[in-house]
Amino acid sequence: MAHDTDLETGPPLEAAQPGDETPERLAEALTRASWRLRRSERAELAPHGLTFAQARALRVLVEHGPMRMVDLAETLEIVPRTATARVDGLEEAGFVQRTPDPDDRRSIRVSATSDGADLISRLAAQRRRSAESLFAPLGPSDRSELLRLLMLVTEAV
Amino acid sequence: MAHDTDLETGPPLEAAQPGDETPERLAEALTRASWRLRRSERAELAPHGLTFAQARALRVLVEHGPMRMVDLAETLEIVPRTATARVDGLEEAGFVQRTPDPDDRRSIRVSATSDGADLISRLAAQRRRSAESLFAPLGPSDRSELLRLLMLVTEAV
DNA sequence: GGCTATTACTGAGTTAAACTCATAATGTGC
DNA sequence: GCACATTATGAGTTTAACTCAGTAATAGCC
Repeated sequence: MAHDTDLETGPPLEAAQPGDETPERLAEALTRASWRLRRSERAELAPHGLTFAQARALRVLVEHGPMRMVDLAETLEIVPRTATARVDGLEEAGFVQRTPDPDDRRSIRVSATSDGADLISRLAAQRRRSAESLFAPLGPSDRSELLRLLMLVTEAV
Repeated sequence: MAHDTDLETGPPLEAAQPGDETPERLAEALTRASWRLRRSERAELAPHGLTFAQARALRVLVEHGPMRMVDLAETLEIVPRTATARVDGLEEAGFVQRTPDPDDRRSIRVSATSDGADLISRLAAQRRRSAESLFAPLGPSDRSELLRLLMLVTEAV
């Protein structure tokens, strides 16, 4: 592409010069890293009948215990309707169950079944490997540094 | 104060507790941060008729100059078929154009039109703000550190 | 020169995963 | 006890990835 002759759109624009473009580059790098992770996890989860998003929800339920739909949605940062759909799939597969909330009859408490909890713990090692593979270029101190920074970014709502 | 009351084993080792779960937590934090970014960018792009994925492709084309479809796909880490669909949308909106590759008549070169380049440059400030807002909790040195780490992660293919 | 393999792109169809809007049941405050 | 808020969900749309099969152009081989 060094000598793309004659196209009317001309040569590539120079890199944006005036300010520090770190935020933009951060955005791109973040997107790229996340996309790779999602891809590899998806491939690993598929044989077990879980999608990436379902696995994430199930993990939350296993770690957190029974939750109302609206709280699950908030934890996952999705709208409640999306959480309903996600739980539908998990329930159909037998990994979670809905039970009426005794305190509020509008609510439903979702909880992982023992099947669901078992699956999550069986998948833990695989998930570890998947993450390890992505973060392989980083040593231990770089990893904790990255975690610290990402936590800073995501904690601050 | 009592002398030599502390046990010889000293303080706990910092980073590596028995099951160091850093990779898993990294995975979750990465997913969460990326999701937030995507959300806010999507909201900002929508009024301009661009989706998140389209904007990313157009940005690559503006910065890189004309590309073959297959190279665009590789840069975006998607399969060629997906790139075709993405370029279809951008072409229909007039932001990119397809021209025959003079060197290889099997190929098509995709390039941003001046409209496309203009749009990207007009959106740059907005995109900057969007990223700034996500990374607001980080100071300058933390930002460059995060960028360094993410680049390490994504460079290593 | 003609057969075959490779390369590049696209059509058709599927899936995942988000979204909005509307609605029914329930809870809460005045 | 009536008006309004909350909770979950039905119905439908959009984004964005994927696979498989097919077509056109080119390259390689004999």
